[in-house]
Amino acid sequence: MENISDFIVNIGGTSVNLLYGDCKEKLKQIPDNSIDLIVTSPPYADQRKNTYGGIPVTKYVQWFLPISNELMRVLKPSGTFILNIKEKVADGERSTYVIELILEMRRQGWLWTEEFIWHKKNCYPGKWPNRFRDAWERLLQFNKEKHFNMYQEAVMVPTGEWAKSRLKNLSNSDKYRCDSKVLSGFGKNISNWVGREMAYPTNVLHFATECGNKSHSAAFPEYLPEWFIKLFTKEGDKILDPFMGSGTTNLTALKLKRDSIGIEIVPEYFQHVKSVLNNKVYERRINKADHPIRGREYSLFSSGENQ
Amino acid sequence: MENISDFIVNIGGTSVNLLYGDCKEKLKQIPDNSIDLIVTSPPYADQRKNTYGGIPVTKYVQWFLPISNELMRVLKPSGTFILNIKEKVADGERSTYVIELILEMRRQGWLWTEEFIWHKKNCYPGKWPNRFRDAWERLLQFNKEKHFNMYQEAVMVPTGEWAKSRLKNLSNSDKYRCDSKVLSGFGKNISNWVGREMAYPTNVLHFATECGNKSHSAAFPEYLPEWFIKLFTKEGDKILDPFMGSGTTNLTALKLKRDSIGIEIVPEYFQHVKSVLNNKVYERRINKADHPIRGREYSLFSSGENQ
DNA sequence: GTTCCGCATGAATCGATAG
DNA sequence: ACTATCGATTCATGCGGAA
Repeated sequence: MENISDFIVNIGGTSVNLLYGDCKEKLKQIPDNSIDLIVTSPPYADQRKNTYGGIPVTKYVQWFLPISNELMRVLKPSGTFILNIKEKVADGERSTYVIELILEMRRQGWLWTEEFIWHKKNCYPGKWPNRFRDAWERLLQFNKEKHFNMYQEAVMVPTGEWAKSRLKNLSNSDKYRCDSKVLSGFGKNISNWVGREMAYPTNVLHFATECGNKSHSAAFPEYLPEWFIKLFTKEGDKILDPFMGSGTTNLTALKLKRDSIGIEIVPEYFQHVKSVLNNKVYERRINKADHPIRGREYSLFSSGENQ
Repeated sequence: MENISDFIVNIGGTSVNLLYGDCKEKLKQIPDNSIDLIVTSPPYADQRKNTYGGIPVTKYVQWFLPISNELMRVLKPSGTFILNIKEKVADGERSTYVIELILEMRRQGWLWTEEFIWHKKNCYPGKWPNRFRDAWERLLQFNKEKHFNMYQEAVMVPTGEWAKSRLKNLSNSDKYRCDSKVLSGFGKNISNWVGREMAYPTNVLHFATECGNKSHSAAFPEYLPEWFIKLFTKEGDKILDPFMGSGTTNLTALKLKRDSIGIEIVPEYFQHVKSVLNNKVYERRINKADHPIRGREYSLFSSGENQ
């Protein structure tokens, strides 16, 4: 894969720009203060050794700090940086590199404004004598300024009362106690709930990981970037994922009509996202040329799809 | 309240020992390696100024470290320390004293073995322009040794499969998706589920806060210490809460037949717990002397109540 | 079209075994 | 002693195929 080159495509007025290489270097191509939202999930320490190098716990902070420094440069003052990360447990103890990273990033100038909890519905199974299954990850929010863009209405969820009554009607038994008043990230069929009472979510998100999905299983479920993209950007804004992976963030940005940049160092991942995007262009051309009447089938490009 | 003195009571073979004063001093009365479990929720920084003096954010770590040092001394090598703590948000940013405390306690010799997430079902309402409601708190687990006592079977919960099939049977619709398969800390009526398939919980706990409960609103719901007491101790073990407050930990320990020690510096809190305990003794005496047949009414002391 | 059952598959962790 | 690899453990999910 010696001749891989950067790639840009425009689909329905929305651009996706793929940069191939080490994000620490490639970030230099991005202008200052040009990004509205960074959503990323870097390789965790000692994970993904086969694809990424597998950054050891002891080197993680010093490996990440130059990258976060560049991220600060490219982010707009009104922008937000969402970092999905999780410390590993080794030898019976939690490693501390994540909380050390938070402290160092603060010294770097970042404001640590929030810590969302991603409560994973389907966490990895297993049994050990000294611990239970790990069912959550950190979603750290960093900002450059105290005032940043936030569109809370975009992620409202149906209120518990209505959901509760629906459950009661169906079950005619109150012994089963559904465990949430406000279900953060209620799911795909949000349109079903339109017109009902809505409430703001909390800082605990409740998504499943996508496992055994398609050919490639992204550890980063689509719901996750979608939620943050809706919350922190509007149409036409620019989103960056410096550890693109299978491109979930960028494809979600495209779906939601936000321009995006993705950086990836692993050639297989890079080429895969590129081919997915090329397929979309191809489908769109076929669609326009031969079957104009079938336009709606490709819901990705139909207006109003966001709702 | 000048003449408040320490207090010990034995109810049904279980002792509760209340120590009045600053826990940093009072802890010295407790022998080395004598405690099986410490569960506590210390005053958070800048909170409860009226009662505790309000430790400022900048002094919090240095205030807590001498206490945690004493706690390490009194804890058995097989014991566990559960610390319920929450950083405050000040001026739009999360304080870092909690994660700094974790790092310092590790230097002190503690093992940071786990971070449970307490997902509060009904968190404090409100709306802010730059953040959502805070619906979780940290429950940090520290240990002295890598091998510690843990009784996982005591906190098992019904499996998702069973809950799922039950829900499906009742609802004949799969559009409504309840958001958890294994509900950590499913609630009081755990006995309803006995005989079904059970699974081990995760490290995300899912309790409601007790709202509108008694005269005083304890921020610490009973479920929380109960879950950890069942998980980390057996009957007859000794439990310590160095910041007793309204005594939830100690009263729960009594209910579960674990000896306990509670330390409290605020006279009103101390006297309140003392009077609650005295009432229990009184009720028990009345019960035994005059109404032996009504014994079961005072379920706290009836054997088999734990189940 | 539904609903139900069976199956593979995970950002996992520990303990034992091998260099 | 210290690292590297491997097997055992475990359960929610979404898929395919069958009634």
